[in-house]
Order: sequence, then structure tokens, then C-alpha cells
Amino acid sequence: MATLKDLSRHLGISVTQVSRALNGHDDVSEDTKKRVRKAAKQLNYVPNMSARKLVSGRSGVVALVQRNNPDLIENHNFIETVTNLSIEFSKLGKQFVLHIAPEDAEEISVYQRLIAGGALDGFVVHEPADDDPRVEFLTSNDIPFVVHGRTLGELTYPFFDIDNFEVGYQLTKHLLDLGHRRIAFINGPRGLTYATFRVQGYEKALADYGVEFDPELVSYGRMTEELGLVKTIEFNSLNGKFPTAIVAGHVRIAKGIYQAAEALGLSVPRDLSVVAHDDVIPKLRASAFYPALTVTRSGLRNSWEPLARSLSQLLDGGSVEGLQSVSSFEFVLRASTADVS
Amino acid sequence: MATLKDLSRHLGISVTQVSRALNGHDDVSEDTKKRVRKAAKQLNYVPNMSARKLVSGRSGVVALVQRNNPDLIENHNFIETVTNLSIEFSKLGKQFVLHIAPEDAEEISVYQRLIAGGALDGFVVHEPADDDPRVEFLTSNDIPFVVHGRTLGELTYPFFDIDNFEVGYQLTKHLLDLGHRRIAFINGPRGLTYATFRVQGYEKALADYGVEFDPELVSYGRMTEELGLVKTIEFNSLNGKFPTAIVAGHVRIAKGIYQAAEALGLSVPRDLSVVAHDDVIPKLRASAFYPALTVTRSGLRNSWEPLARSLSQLLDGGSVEGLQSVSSFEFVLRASTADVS
DNA sequence: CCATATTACCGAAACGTTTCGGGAGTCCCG
DNA sequence: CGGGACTCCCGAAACGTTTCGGTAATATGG
Repeated sequence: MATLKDLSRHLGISVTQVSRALNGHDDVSEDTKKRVRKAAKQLNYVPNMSARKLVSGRSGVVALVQRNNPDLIENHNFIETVTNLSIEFSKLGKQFVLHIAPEDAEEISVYQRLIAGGALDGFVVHEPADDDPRVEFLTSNDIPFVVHGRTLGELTYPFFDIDNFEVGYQLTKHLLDLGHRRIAFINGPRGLTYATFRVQGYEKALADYGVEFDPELVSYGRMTEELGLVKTIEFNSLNGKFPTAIVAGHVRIAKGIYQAAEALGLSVPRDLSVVAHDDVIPKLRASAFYPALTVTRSGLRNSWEPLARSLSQLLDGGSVEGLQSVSSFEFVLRASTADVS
Repeated sequence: MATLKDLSRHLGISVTQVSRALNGHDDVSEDTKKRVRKAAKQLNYVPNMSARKLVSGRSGVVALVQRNNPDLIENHNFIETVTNLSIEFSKLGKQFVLHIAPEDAEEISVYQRLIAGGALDGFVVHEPADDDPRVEFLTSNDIPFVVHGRTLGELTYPFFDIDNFEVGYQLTKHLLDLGHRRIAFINGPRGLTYATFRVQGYEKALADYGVEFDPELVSYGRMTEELGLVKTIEFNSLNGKFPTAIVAGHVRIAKGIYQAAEALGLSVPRDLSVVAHDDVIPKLRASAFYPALTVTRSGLRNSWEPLARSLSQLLDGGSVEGLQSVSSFEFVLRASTADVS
């Protein structure tokens, strides 16, 4: 592999000038720059990141650390996130890299090793919890990172999120407006911020309409078809108290609810109204449900570019100002809800 | 972050001795080693990989490069491979890292950048093609790598594979023994080595039984449920020539075949016998099919550990000898095949 | 007691890059 | 023609680690 020294020898100019030429500094003549670039291409020069990192403290590599878990393989959102972030970062000239931590690993020490190892510039934090130890660690150690979502605490870091309180509120309000009063909520995993915000929106809507909150009607879990199916069946065993409507945290959960309804001989929306939040993932279209599913819609795909750009700017010395955004969603009315009968 | 120099100062011994103590060289007294290790822990010392890599040429990081494609997100095998390799390498004290290349990227240049960048020691090559440009590039540039599967050419590198020729042969032979003569084959993607080997086994079995090979009966594609469904329906439009049995390259394909059979009003195994190869992935059990699926079985999960170990040994200066293995599979007879009626 | 091993240590160089401080040569203006 | 400004260039140091060669001090054997 060719080094700067090789180029320097080959061109008869100093290593300094070669370096500066390649990095576009302005005290190098246009002519020299051209010659250097040509020689670099010709000798197949690629800068050595380790050396660069050593002196400049920057490697151009960012990572997402994910602790392994049994559902990871089926977590389509996760895979989607990884592939798309990778692509976005590569557009920005940065390397994005995924590191899977063993299930039993202490996550913090993984971050520590990676950062001290010196191969990484920053992190993307995925699926943050209400009070996330990772953002705490990264903040207090002054390590650049960006969060997909946000935490409940002070927001001193860049993040990209949607208004999940409002998602919970709108979905619930829609059902309340139709006259429903026994409204269940099958949420994402307990403790994750988006799930927390959504249930808060749900509670607020109930309160606004004078409906008493019933803890038996809200449940948490990984957002799978199975969860929707199982929890709906469980609601059925609440004798006499089966809900007339269900809010689902994800289209996939709604899929399970539809299945359960069929198994229980209930018709959607006549016997049971269903609404959900829709991340717009390619292979699961809410509009293709039968009956078509009413949702709040906010494309996950709109978040990759801002996330990558934010971290990139942060690494280039930018301030957190303007790198925090809560984007909006739309309410899409379809055929899965009806007046309470 | 503490450096060797910090430790050196703190302990009153030279940087050299600190380094050698930490790396377990034998010209350091036991006592000093102990003191150094203690101080290292206390000062929270983590070696700087960039610096280490720069001088020693080794970073302890290996990668899998995957070109993005539309099916990637649904490719469970891929995710399974990534997570498990990550875990195995971490057991061996190496970092495993995933790099997704943009769909239109020239894959070779991605490898080149990564390797010259100096952050990586070696690669895992996944889903090799018959004549794979990646192994060609890596071989000719003397970059350590290990292949999951193998190529058709000269096998000068470490790999871990199963005998896919025999898989194709056994599955087909089983059907031939039952009297079937019109046997279709829904294979993996054309050009991937395992698919090539399997179709060769299939052809050999047909030849051994004096059955003429009919190109219309073999088709290729990404191993999804959809492929099984679509191709089976297509076979149906081959008027009068619908097969009495189908060999599927993957349990997931078989799933689609079952669906198609139901749609076409055919009963498995009475009207249509089905066999498949089973990688034993957790969420798709061939034994839970109805009727239970006859398969050749060889757990993908048995390949992670050998793959990681091989690359690790190769990096530690080992030779390719003994790092090539073709592991066996079992034939599991279940209820999805019957005598031709 | 001398020669030779053995043990425990150290200084300096090297890896490939960036950057700091400086230094020639040329040009223009008064 | 003297002096400042500008343009283009260079040597040397630094980043944190490993390793080569060497050196004292102590132990061993005849």
C-alpha cells in the first residue's frame, strides 16, 4: 500500500505538501494539487485511518451498538435502521458500522472499549429508554452521539423523534369521538420512551373525555404480530369488559389484533375498532389491510438522513443547536373504525 | 483517557516495561506485571487501537461487507449470520463489524478502502458466487479472509461449507426412489455456489435414474416464501407437465409451495411430494409443517464457531491447513413425501 | 574469583499522518 | 530601489504503541 512518503518521493515534493494537497489546503498551488491527486490515483493511495486518527483524533467511523436479544433477528425496524443509516453515512463520507454486543455484556463497557480503542468518532443510540444509561454515559464522557428518539431527561444532545405523546392522544381521541369508552392500548416495550409518551397521550385523551383509566386495558411488549394476537385474546378473558376499540403501537400489532378478532368471531370495525401507528415499512402496508387500517403515519425512512447529518455536523464541531427535531405525523382515516354500536 | 506514558509516570518505570507487562512478555518480573495490571485497571487504561495497529499492523477487528439489496431486510439468514458471528468473534477477543455497502457501490473498492484504511485485519465472505470477485481480490492481495461456503475455483482459502452437491443428490434420489419422474427444483439464486452444487446433485440423481433433465422444471431466486408460491403456480401453467414432486432449496420456499398447493387444491403428499433443505433457523421449524416436512438438515448455527475460529487462527499466523471443512448433514424423513400415485 | 548466564529493565526508532512555525522567491507600490 | 504582502513550499514534532538492541545487576559454575 502506498503511503504519503511514497507519493512524496515519486513527485519530488515534501510529505507536508502532499498531505496538504490531498486535504485541499489553500497554500498549495492548483498545479501541484492536480499532480498530487493524479499520482495518488495512479499509485492507488488510500490514507491510513489509524495514522490519521492517531494524530487528528478523528477516524470517520461511527457505530451503532446493539445488545443482542432473542427478538433481534425478527426486528425488521432494526435491520431497516442499520442498512439505511449505513447508506446515509456513506453518502456523507463516513463509515457506519454495527457492533452487536453479547446479550449478557455490560453495554457501557462496550462503548468504553470502542471509544478508547480510538477507532470510533461517535455513536447512534437506538430505541432509547426513559432514563437511558447509554446517553448518560456518553454525555458525561463528552462522546459525540445522536439519538433516534429521545429520553425523558434533559435534552442536551442531538436527536430525531416524532411527537409520540400526540400519536397516543390523536389515536385515542379519534376513538373517543366515535363514542368508544372501553379503549385498550397494546403498546411497545415498557420503559422505552416512545411507549411512555404514547401511553401518556392515551391517558390524557381519556382524561379529557372524562373516561377513567383502567390499567387492565393497557399492555406492553415487543411489537410483533404475536403480541397483538395474544393480548387481544387476553382482553377477552376480562369477563364482560372486552374493549370496543384497541389502539396498537405498531401496524404489526394491529395485524395480530385482526387475527384475534377473526378467531373470536368479531368483525372489524363492527364489533371492534382498531387504530395503530404506522412507521411505513415497505412490506407491511396499512392500506392493504382488510379492512384498511386507520393510522397515524410518520415514515421511519424520513429519519435516516437527518440522523446521519446531525451526527456528522456534531463531529465536524457543530453545536447541538438546531440538531434536535421532533417531526410531525399525519392522521390517515381508513376503514377500521366505526361508531360504537 | 490514560496512555502508557501515564502509567509509566505513575509507576515510575519505563513505557517499554509497561507495554511488555501488559502484553505478558516474559522479561518482566511477576511482581511488576501485577503492579502494572493493577494500575491499568485503576487508571482505566484501554489500549489505543489506532496506535497499536499503526505499529503492529493488527487491529483485532474483522468485518463482513454486505452489498445492500432490496431483500436484505427480509433475509433472516443474513441477520442470523451477523449477530452470531459477532458473538463468536467477541468470545475470541476480536471485534466483528458489519459494513453495508450502497447498492450501487463497486464492492471491491469498498474492501480496498477498508483494508488500506488500516482499521481491519480480515474479512468474512458471505454467500460466495461460483466465481466470486471478492475472493479473487482478497486472495491476490494477500488479505486474510474466511468464506462461509466456497467458490468453484481453487480452494486456497479457509472455508466452512456443507456438501451441497450431496444435498441436491439425496433429496432428488429420495423422490426418485418413491417413483417420481417429474421432479421440479426451486433453487436459491443463480450463480451462488451452493445453488450451483445443489442443481448439479439434482441433475446427477436424475441421470443415475435415467430421467431426462428438463430445464423448465428448475428455477432460481431469493429463497423466500413468495418464490415457492409463485414458481409452483408457474409450474401449473406448464400444461400437462405439472411435477409430482418438488425439491426446495430452503424450508421457507417449501412454505410457499404448501400455500400454492392449497390454492391449487392439491394435497401434500398425495398429489405433490415436497422436500427441502433445512438450515434449522429457530422460527421456521420443518417439523411443525403440516404435513411435517422431509428435509436434509444441517444447522447453520454450527458454522459460526468454526468460521470465527478459522479467521482468528489465520490472523494469528496460522496456515490454511486444517481450516477448510465440509461438514455433513442428516436426512430426516417426515410426512411430506409419498409414492407417486 | 573470573567468566558466563540469567533476569529485569530502559532508550530510541518506527508506523503514517497532520500541523506548527518558518522561509524562500516573486510582485506591487510608493 | 526598499519593503511589505502574497504564494508556495519545507523540516520537525507529535499522536500512542511495539520492538530492537543494549545494559546493568545478580546468579551460576568451574
